[in-house]
Amino acid sequence: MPPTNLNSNSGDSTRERILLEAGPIFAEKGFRATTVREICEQAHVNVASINYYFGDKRQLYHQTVVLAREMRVEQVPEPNWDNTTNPEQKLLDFITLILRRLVAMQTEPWQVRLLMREIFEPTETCKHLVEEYFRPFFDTLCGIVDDLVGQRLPEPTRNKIGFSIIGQCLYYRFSAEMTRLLIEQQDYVDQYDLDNLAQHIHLFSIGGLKQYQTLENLRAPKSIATKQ
Amino acid sequence: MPPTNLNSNSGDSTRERILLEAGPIFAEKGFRATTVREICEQAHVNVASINYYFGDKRQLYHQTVVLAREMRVEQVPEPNWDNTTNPEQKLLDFITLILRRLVAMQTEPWQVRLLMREIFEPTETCKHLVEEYFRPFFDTLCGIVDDLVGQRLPEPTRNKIGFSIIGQCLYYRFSAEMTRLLIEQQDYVDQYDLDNLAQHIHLFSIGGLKQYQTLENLRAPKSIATKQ
DNA sequence: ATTGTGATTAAACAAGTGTTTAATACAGTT
DNA sequence: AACTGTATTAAACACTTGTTTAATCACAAT
Repeated sequence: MPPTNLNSNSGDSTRERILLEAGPIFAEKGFRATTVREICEQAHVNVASINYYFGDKRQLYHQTVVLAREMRVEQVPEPNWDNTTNPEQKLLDFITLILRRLVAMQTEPWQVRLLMREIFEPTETCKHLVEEYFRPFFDTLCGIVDDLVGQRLPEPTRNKIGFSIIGQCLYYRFSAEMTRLLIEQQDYVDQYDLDNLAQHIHLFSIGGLKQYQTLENLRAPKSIATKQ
Repeated sequence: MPPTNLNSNSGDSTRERILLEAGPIFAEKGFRATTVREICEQAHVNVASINYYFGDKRQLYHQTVVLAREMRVEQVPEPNWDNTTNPEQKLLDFITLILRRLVAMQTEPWQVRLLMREIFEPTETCKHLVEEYFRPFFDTLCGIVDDLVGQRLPEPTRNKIGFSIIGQCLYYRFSAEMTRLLIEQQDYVDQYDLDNLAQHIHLFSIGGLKQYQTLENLRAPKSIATKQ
C-alpha cells in the first residue's frame, strides 16, 4: 500500500533517491522523452517504485519541479537590503539575483533548466510556480522600478519595464545554445560572465528607465539625437 | 523506390500535405511527443509515406523547420529603407520586424513556435538556422546599434546591446504563457498589442543606448539621479 | 513463533512506437 | 498487350512505453 504522496518525510531514502535522479533527467530531456525505466535505473530502484511512491510519472514530475524551485531559492539567497540601500543598487542586486538564480551563466544546474521548461511549455505545475514564486519576485522588481522612476506609472507601463529587465536576463538562458553558435566561443567564456552581464543589463536598464522619469517623455520621448 | 528528398518539386501533393500537416503538430508537441501516425492521419496518407518521402521522422522534422523559416520570412517581409531613413526609425522598424516575425503577439503561428523550439532546445537543424538566418539578422541589428551609438564599441559590448534588444522582444514569446498567468488577462489583450510593445521596447532601448553614447559613460555610467 | 504492515521485486500487461515489407494500383511508353 | 518505374497500401515487425500484479522480503508488535 503506497504511502501518502505529500509530506512523506519518514526517512525513506529511495523516495528521495528517485526524486534527485529524476530531476536532472526531466530537465535535460523533458517530461515526455524521459522514461521511468531510465530514472529507476539511475536510482537503482525497481520500475514499480515510481508508481508506488508517487502514484504516476506526472506526479513525480510535479514534485521534481517544486523541489527544483525550493533548491534554487536556497542555493541563491536574496540580497539583504536596509533603509540606506538606494534603488539603483537594489536594481543591480536584483539583476544579479535573476542571473544567479534563474540564468546561471556558464553552468546550467538541472533545477534551472527544469524551471525554464515550465516557463516555455507550462504544465499544471506552472500555476503553482507563478503564485508561490514568480509573482512575489516580480512585485519586488516593480517596487524598485517605482522608486527609480519616482512617480506612479500606469500599471501596464510599469509591468512592461519589468519585463524589459527580466527579458534581457532570461535571454541568456532561453537562447544560450543558439547564442553560443552565433558568437565566438572564447568571447562567450571571457566576456559573458555573470558580473559582466549584470553590469551591462543594469547600465542599459537605467538608461531605459530614464525615458520614463518625466511625464513629458511619456508623450514625446527624448530623441537619442537630442543631447541636452 | 523513394524520390530524392531534396528538391523533390514534382507536384506531388502528398509530400507537401505531409509537410504542412507535420509542421503544426511538431510545433505544438515537439519532436519526440509527435507520432508519425498522428501526422499521417491528419494528412490522410499511409504511415509508410513519411519514410517513403523523407527517409525517416528526423528528416521530415528538419524539412518542416526549414520550411517554417522560409514561410515566416515570406509572410513578414523586411522593411525597406533608403539613405534618408534615420537610425532611430530603423531601430523601431527592426523591433517591429522581430515582434511580427518571431514573436507574433496574441496569435502564435506554428512556424513561430517551431523556431522557438529550435532556439530553446536546438537540434542539428539549428546550425543551419543560425548561419542562414539568425546571423545576418543579428548583423543588421548591430549595424543599427553602431549608427545610433556613433562610435565603434568593442564587439562584445555591441553584441550585448543587441541581445538586450532581442531579449526584450523574445521574452514575450518564451514567457508568453507564464506572463498570461502573471497579469490580468484583459490587460494582456488591451495593453500588449504589437505596436504598443514595439513602442515601449524602442523607447526603453533608446534610453539604454544613450548610456553607451559617450566614452565617459563606459567608465562611469551616468546615475539616474543625475539630472543634468 | 506468529501476525501484520510497508517495501521491494520480477514478471506480465496492453498500448503505442518508428520502420520495413511485399503486394498492389496506376500511370505512361513501347 | 506487355513492360516500367513510381505511388500507395495493409500488414507485420521488433521494440519501448507506463502501469499493474502477485509474490516475497524485512521487521516490528503481539
